[in-house]
This record gives sequence, C-alpha cells and structure tokens, in this order.
Amino acid sequence: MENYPLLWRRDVEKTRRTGRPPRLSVDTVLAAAIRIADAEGLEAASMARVATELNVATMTLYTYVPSRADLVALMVDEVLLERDLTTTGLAWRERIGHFATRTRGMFLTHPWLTEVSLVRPPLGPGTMAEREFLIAAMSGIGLPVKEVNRAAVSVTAYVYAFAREAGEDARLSRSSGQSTESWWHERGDFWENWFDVAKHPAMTALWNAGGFDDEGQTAFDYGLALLLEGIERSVE
Amino acid sequence: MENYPLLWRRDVEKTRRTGRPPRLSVDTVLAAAIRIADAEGLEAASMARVATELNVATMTLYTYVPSRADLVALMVDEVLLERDLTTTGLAWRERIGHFATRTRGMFLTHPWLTEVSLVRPPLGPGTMAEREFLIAAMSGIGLPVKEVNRAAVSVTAYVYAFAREAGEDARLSRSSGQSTESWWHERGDFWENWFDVAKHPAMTALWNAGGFDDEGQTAFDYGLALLLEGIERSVE
DNA sequence: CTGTTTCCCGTAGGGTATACGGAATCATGG
DNA sequence: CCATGATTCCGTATACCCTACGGGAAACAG
Repeated sequence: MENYPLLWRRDVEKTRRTGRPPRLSVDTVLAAAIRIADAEGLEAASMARVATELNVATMTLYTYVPSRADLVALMVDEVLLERDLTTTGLAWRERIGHFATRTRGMFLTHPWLTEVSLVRPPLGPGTMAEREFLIAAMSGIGLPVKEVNRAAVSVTAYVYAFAREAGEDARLSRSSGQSTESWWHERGDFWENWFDVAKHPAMTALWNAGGFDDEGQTAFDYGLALLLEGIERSVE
Repeated sequence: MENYPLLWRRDVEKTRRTGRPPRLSVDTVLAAAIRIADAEGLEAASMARVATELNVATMTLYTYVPSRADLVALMVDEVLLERDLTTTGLAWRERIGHFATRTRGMFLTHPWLTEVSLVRPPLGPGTMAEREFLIAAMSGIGLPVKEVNRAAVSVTAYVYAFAREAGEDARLSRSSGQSTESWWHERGDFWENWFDVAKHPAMTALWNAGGFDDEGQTAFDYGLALLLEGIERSVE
C-alpha cells in the first residue's frame, strides 16, 4: 500500500526500454475499474472482473497494480483529481459553492466513493489539489492563522456529508432499482400502522404544521449559509 | 427486508404457547452479532460466525432473523436506541452538545456503523427516537416552522460527519493495528520526497505559519459553534 | 399417547484476493 | 541468425461468504 510512484506517475518520466512491452497501462486498468464501479458498485470491480473486461487473465493485473487495495486508492485519487476544482476570479464564498457543486457531482458520477474511507486518504495529486484549493480559498480573507484550517475542515466535513448522502442515494437507487422517493412512498403505511404518535409529540406537531414539506437541497443550503456567514463574521 | 414486527418487537406482546420452545431469542442473536462486529468489523459478523458463537448451526439463525440484511438493520436500530439521548432540563444548545457527544461515543463503541448506509434507515424505535429528540430540541426556540427541520437536518449531518470520522478512525486502527497518528508519522517522508511545494503555495504558507498545529476536536467545535450561533441569530 | 407446532440444521453452488513459479515475448549485441 | 536478459503474462489452489430447500427432532396440550 501507499505506492507514491503510482499515484504520482504523471510527474515521473518513464525509462522503459528492454523486455516484453506491456499490453495495458495503469491508466487503462484504472479506467476500466472505474467504469465498472460506476455502473455496478465497487464490489463488482473485482480483479477478475476488471481483467475479463480488458481481455487478460486475472493475475496479469498484478503487473500493473500491487494489490486491490492499491487499485482502489488509485481510483479514489483519480476521481478526486478529475473533479477539477480550478477556478478563476471567484470570491471565496463562490469558490466554496463551486467546491460543493463539483463534489456532489463527483459522488453522483462515482457512487462507489461512499464505500471507501477517506480518513487515511491516498497521498496523491487529487487529495493534495483538494486541500490546496480549500486552504487557498480560506486564506487571505482576513481569518486568524489558527482558524484557516479549522474553517476549511468544518466546511469540508459539511459539504462531504451531503455529497456522500447524494452518492449513497444514487448507489442504492441503482442497485435496488428503486428510487429513494419510491422507497419512502412504499413505506407510507409505517406512519399509520407503527409510528407511535404519543411517543413522538414534537415530530407529530411539526408534521401537522407542514414542517416536513422541504425539498432535498434546502437543508444543505440553509446550513452552508450559516457556516459561511459565521466565518465571514469572525473576520470583521 | 423492513420487518416492522422485529424492529418494534418490544411493543408487541408475544402470544407463544405451543411447540418447541426456542433456545435463543432475537436479542441474544443481536447481542452476539454486535459483540463480534464491535471487535472485528461488520464483515466478521457473518451468519456462520454468529452461529458458531452461539453454539448453533448457521441455518438456525434464520429462525430468528429473515436475512443478514435484516440482521444488520436490527443491529443499527439497536445501537441507535441504546445511545439513549434522553435529557432533562437542558437548554437547546446543551442538548445538541449532548447529542454530539453520545453520537460520537456510539461510533467509537460500534465502528462498524461506518460501513452501513443510513439514507434508507431502519424505521424502528432507535431512528425515531433520534428524530424526535432533534426536532424537539429545535422546536420552541422561536424558529419559523419551515426552518425547524432544516436546522435539525443540518446539525445532524454535521455531527454525524465528525462522529463517522471518529468511527472510521477507530475501525482502521483496530483492523490495521496502527493508530492514525502513527500512520501519518510513518508517511512523514511524503512531504519531503513527493509533495510539490511550488504547486501548493497556500498549504505551504499556512504550514510555515503554524496553521496545522490543531488537535482533532478543535475544527468540530469551531464549526458547530458557528452553526448553532447562526441558528440562534435567526431567532432574534 | 396423539396431534400439532415450532425449532433445528446438512447440503450444495457460485463468488472473492493473491502467493508462487514457469511460459511467452520483445530489444539488443554479436 | 542466435543468445541473452528483461519483462509481461497467467494457471492453480485455498478458505469463506449467503441462503433455498426440505426433512428430522423436540416439546407441549389434551
């Protein structure tokens, strides 16, 4: 695990001359694995399946990638980088909005990201580009040095929480063939047959007052605005 | 899936008289599964493994639980409920703090929760108790009806994001036998050998200014305070 | 003892990652 | 044209996963 030469392969020149030339490349393998995982989930992108897709034997993949864990790490860094956060001439709050949109899109395109842990991330270009983007956005707006990273981490956690939720929604919808909306609708009888009104007075009251009529994105926008306003206020 | 009688089994009286009496109970099975998952991860709590632990054959478990998916759903609702959010006489902000502490503790005790999706949650007492607690905390502080649920959802997402992170940390630490701190330390050479200072000026500048010296909890507290202050301000 | 109900469980089948060692293929130098 | 060395390619074998199906065993009521 943690194969820096592979993660940073674009920055390293290849000095390969002799020997049997490879039929594939790391990027070919990655592209196939990501394509399968996008459509059928991370588990479907098994070594055997990816190999079949590329018309080689399973063990051939181990020529390009040391292990499946490494393959997944490479996949993650790849989609983080491909999200392409670069912007020009945007104010810091707009940059955060851009970050949120792109991150959500990334999870929707690659729902298998929800099946991977990011607390020990691949130390590759994708991860680094994300940190640089956020630290840059939070720097130079007048925040005390000690608070720049705190603000970046808070916002990241908040944005990722909702993006991940969207990704999980997409993943479950594809794998079960049923949208989450339809899933809830199918469980409409729960509220009549099992929900105990007496034990849940606050929910019941709010329900009767129409407090649950929101669309999906509303809560996200509400909280993000509070966070960003709070950060802005701590500058003045 | 979605077996309400099992989820709400405590509210349903058992009318069992005749026939061979069971050796186990749903709660016994759940307890064993949770114990194994706590110590070795969700995958380790396989039907075969749980059965072995209880000295019965694998297929015997299917007498108590319809499928493994149902077992996991029951495990989730169980630990959500056992978190026990009940409080008395706390102000709303303190209640949210209580929620955060208990939720974090739950993820630390049961790190396998990070391997389960909660976007289509088990509709059992644990899930409902959580929603009731949060809606109750956000009600009666003067928020417009439309904003009560938005505030509850925002805060939930934020709190869960950090709690989940703590759980993933615990899970990886146990499964790899290495703490995340030691993991980072082991990768200290990354910054010297692979990190491209020229491409990451904002990170580099902040690093040199000592902006990355924070402890873990600091960022969480920082953002939660902003969120709660924002909610409070929208009341006045 | 009989009838009834319920629990208990053996079998069988299609998937998974990867250590190891040998075969296939290519560029080069003589 | 052949020998050499480097590299890619891949067959095999292992232990575990979930669960449909249906028959055998056990306990209780009367």
